[in-house]
Amino acid sequence: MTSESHKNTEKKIWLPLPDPFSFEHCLDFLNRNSYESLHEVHPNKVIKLLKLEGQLYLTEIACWEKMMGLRCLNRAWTTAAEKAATQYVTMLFDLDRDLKSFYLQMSEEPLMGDLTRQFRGLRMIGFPDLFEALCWSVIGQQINLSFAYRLKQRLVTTYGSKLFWKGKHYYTFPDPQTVSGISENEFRNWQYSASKTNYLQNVAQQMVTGSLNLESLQRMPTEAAISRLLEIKGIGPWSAHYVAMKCLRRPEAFPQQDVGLHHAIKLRTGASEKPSTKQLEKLGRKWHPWQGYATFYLWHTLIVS
DNA sequence: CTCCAGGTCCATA
DNA sequence: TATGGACATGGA
Repeated sequence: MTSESHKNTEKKIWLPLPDPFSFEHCLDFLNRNSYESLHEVHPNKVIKLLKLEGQLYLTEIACWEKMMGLRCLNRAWTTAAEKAATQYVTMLFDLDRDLKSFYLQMSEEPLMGDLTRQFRGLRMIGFPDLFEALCWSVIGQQINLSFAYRLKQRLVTTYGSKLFWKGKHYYTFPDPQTVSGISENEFRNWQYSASKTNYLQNVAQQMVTGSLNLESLQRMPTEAAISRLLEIKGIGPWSAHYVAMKCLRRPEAFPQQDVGLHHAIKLRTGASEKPSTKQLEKLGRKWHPWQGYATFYLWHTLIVS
């Protein structure tokens, strides 16, 4: 019996990898900031706490040849959890995407051609959880990324679900119900601005009531989904496109206002100024329908070099 | 010290 | 419809 349960705990979930796929490039992206509180990156694997079917699964994600393997460290997979975990990592690593037409379209593009070769197999790392995506877009507004990660860290380590494993705590992003109960004072003590506090409470509230949910957004065409997101106080054009890119996984979403994108373009072109709105619009038209993927690849240049 | 970070809202004209 | 200021904090 003990050997049987041990065997269950060791059972791996196997997923076929798309071609091309580079786990290494994906790990580089996941490892971009040392204040990240929602996963831990190792040389050949990433460890992440998942809440599936109401239970915590500390999951080790690794790749062999053409397969991705998921091992749960603290319990045995149930059938339902196995399915949910598969969906989760499929979204996280954008495994369903066929990148052939992206690479074909960009291969001769001055700004992108080299990147499609240098980062070949890099997938857009997504947010399977809509609430997390919205919160992160609000937190990231206007402030530098290191500070944004620290703001997130306080929220996550205080209110996320947690699991202690081999001397360390692992966390999930808190759910909307929990965040909607956090007082304004507490946010302020954590150095959240008054507006970020309001926006987060508002987003949490709308998720709790169900007026905002991933399923209905996923059913909408990209333009309609972005319009719906823009109705939310605190979600402007940048955030709406960011969420459409990283959570709804629309490759044509384009956070044109993103200063990181501007910086990356400036560095690559050697220009003395950041690109103008007109230049960005022109690039957007040229990259269509892969603006989001192009943006993601350009972001990647900022962490690798 | 000043300027700017993976922006957005609100007041004012 | 367009533009300017406020926002919290930290790094360059």
